Amino acid sequence: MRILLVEDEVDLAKALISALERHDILVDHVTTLEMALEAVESGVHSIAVLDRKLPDGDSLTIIPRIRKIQTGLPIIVLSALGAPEQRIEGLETGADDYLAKPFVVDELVARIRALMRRPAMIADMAVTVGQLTFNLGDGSAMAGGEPLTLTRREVLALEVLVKRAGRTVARSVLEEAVYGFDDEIASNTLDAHISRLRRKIAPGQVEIHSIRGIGYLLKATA
Amino acid sequence: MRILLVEDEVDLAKALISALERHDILVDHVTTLEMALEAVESGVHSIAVLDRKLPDGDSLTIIPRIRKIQTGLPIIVLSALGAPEQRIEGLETGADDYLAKPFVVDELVARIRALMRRPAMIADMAVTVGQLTFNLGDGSAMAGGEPLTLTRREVLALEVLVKRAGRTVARSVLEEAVYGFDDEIASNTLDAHISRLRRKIAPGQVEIHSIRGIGYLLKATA
DNA sequence: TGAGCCATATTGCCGCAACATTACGGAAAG
DNA sequence: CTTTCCGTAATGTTGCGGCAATATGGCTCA
Repeated sequence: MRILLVEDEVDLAKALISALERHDILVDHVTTLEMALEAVESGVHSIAVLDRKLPDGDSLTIIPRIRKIQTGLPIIVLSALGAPEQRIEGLETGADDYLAKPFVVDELVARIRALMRRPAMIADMAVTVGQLTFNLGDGSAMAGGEPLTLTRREVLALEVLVKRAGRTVARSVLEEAVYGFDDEIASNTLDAHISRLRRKIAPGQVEIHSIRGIGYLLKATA
Repeated sequence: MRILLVEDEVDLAKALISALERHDILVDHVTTLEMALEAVESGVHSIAVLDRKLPDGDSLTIIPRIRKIQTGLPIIVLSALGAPEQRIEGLETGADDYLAKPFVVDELVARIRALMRRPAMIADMAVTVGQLTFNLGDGSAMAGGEPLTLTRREVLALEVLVKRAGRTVARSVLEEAVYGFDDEIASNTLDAHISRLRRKIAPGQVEIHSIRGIGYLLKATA
């Protein structure tokens, strides 16, 4: 589970991050709307948590743009404006939940959990490419009818590749998906993961091509 | 036996909790409708006891939503409004029992017991995985024809694993199931319980696999 | 066309964190 | 007082995943 936190108050952000990580939720933290849009582009987050008031504007204004980039991304808005009218305004703009400050950190965790469970309850959405099926709900995968045993990093990488199957995924995007934004990565660790992934999914009619100088591309073999 | 109590009057809640726990009933206590819905999502409760009047509304309004999340969950509504008309209104909305305040605590215990005994859909249903049979009604279990002697915590953990047999159960979900929502848990207590559970159910054709970094998975051996 | 370079592939190694198991002791129940 | 349960910690075990050494293959430029 990987979420995007958009919050300009440093202290609050730190508190949230430590609380969320204690619940095994990976957090990427940015402080402006602009950075938020870039982060959403990467397509690696399961939920976005937006502070409403940010240095470069009201976060409600970018919700439609976020939706355009990634349809169905659950969005939670945090705000000092807790009056019911504003609450409704937030929800109508497309947020999935609206949390008024001050709030108890554990409540945010609970809401995130609730939103995470939601899609799983409606339908376990799965994406199939060739003989490879990837379940976005729980990160499980099957190839040729056989379930695959994937490690955590492998799941993160495959998730992104599958979501953009048929299109090239930049190496930097994959690195961001598998590691945090912050974590610097030395050596060719990503290559190693791709290599292992290839071996595991190879039996199917799916291949991970490398696009020299750019990144990787997952597609069904012709 | 694990129930959800939704009650905003602290004193009454405390009294109920101590009475229920004396009867070996584990209680999770929340104070608002919103929190109640989140708690129901976890799917670990056998009965919900709702105070009708709560800070964020009339609890009757969320009964349909509870039913949508967990069909067949028995619901008892507590209320100061004891007139017959309102009583009927409560039952029509989907509550299974309607208790007027003031009431004797023992009566609530008796009603809970009654609802558990009820030949209800879920209450007496048993789930079998491999050679392991788990009775959701009373928490008893058998393996290979022999009844198992499980402790309270073991029952709570196994119940969740059995309900989601074949799918990975996050460590955090298990912790919520075995302990309360509030209780923080240090050290590796959950691991210890899993270990003891494994030993007890091992004779069967069922295994509890650990999914590194995620949680546990119960499934029949191939 | 061939040499050389650089991006990517593959594989083994090994540290370390997650998990397993067991023993112990306190606490509560009977 | 005895027994059972369960939280804790000590110790053992496993396997993920980062790193690097080596191999391979494609691109460029003479």
